[in-house]
Amino acid sequence: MVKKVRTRFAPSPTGYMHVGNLRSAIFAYLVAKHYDGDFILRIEDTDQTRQVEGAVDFIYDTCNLCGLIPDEGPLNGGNYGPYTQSERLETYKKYAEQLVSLDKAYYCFCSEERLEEIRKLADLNKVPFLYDGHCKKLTQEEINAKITNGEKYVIRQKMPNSGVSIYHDIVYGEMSFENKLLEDQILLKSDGFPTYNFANVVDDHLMEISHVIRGNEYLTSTPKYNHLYDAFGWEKPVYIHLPMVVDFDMKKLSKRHGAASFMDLYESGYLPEGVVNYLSLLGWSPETTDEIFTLEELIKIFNPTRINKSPAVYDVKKLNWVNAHYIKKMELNELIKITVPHLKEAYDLSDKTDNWVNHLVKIYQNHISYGKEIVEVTDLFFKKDILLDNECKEFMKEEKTKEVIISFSKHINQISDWTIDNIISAINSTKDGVGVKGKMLYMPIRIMVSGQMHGPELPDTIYLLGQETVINRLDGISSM
RNA sequence: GGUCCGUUGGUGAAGCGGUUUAACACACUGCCCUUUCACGGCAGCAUUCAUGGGUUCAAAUCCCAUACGGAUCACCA
Repeated sequence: MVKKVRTRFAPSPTGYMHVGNLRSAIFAYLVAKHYDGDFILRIEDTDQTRQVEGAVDFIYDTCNLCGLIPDEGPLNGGNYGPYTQSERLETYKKYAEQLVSLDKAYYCFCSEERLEEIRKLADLNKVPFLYDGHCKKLTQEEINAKITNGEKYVIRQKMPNSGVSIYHDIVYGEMSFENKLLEDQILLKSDGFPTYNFANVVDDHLMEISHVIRGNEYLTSTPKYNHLYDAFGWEKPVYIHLPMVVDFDMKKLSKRHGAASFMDLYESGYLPEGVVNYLSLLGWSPETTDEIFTLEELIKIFNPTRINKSPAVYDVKKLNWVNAHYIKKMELNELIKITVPHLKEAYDLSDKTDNWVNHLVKIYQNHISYGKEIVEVTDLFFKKDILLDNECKEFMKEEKTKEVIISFSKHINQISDWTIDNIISAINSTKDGVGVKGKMLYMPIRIMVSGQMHGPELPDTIYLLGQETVINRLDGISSM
């Protein structure tokens, strides 16, 4: 019988979801579902100094929005709970002590000050700092005495100091490390909490995680985890280390570089499908040349052996392109939901009807790549005066452009019933009157009315601008 | 500093020993469509895969150095 595939996403509850983290979640989800397995959500809150209120809900919200529904987790339960590490303290303590009785770990009473000293010494000699195993030599009596004395202690794992550790990673292949570089790592902190290093291994084993999917910053610490598995005699999981997500300057993605948080993207009117689709392409590529996928399609085609080793650059332009695909396919009323709030925030819409606003959104559907972008792109509808840039001014030097405007202005003035049809008629009358058509007809009007050479459908634009504004803007021709 | 990982065009990224005069996409340029704009379609855009050696009949693909970039060395995760 084949073991069931179980993967996990194990974030710290910081109340902030970086796209790099989300990408790990997506890959973990895809691996699980591709093999018809389970996707588990586990909260790694072993650092008490970094607790954030409501962070668990936040993580669930993000997963739900993206369609990464956990089969098990702190809110929806499961047979391997609890799924929050701070609720599993007894378990870690038990296993840490078991390791001590197995002589694979030991109590360490070294003070911060002593550690600081050897650290300084190591620095001075320019050698890497490694704990010196000072407390390994303590006798049982000494240990008992210190404990009854109430001295604070941690539990450290005994690491081999010779030989080589080798493991296989799906992405990076054969990895080998010298054991003498491994430190006697701390398993249980003096506050009774486990370290990530320990909790992670214990939980992955207890929760029967078959595939560990995480960032490649863990590549070098994986041998330590393997020694833990060996010490307990546990079966090791399959490792899939993901290439780092970096910025254009090859630096690790940071908040500052904008748009690195999923919620920021979401609030800016990016669609979760679009973001998930784009993120799935960060460090992974399908066998075909397609780039647009639904989650279901991704589940079908996702193959972890096609994950790349080199860092994946987070490219907002490409994200925009992917997201624009989804924007174009949206139902208008859905698009309205993610654009109008931004319009309301940026502009005074009190004198506009719902029809007007909806119409505006509609003509920009093919022009924006995320919801909030509608604000910058529609400012010509809300500002009083428009300024022509050099390209526009150059165009207006062409023959007959002024004639077109003067004629068009006249026809616009004569419209008594402001409809798109009548606006089209005015354009056609201008065409006949001046004797120009195509670009030489439309472009001068577009420029004078919108201040741009690019924009949505012209009759609609004029209609939404309103007769008075259009007449005023066309009048600007007299001063040119 | 030790250890580990990476390096293909303006950008992302396929390719993993011969079918490659290096896919595809973003961006850019040109054409077509559209009486304009956008969408869409088509075409152009690396004689070359960080550099230097080596292995081979054959290398972007394997090996070794060098350079550059990054990660990691915590009672953080």
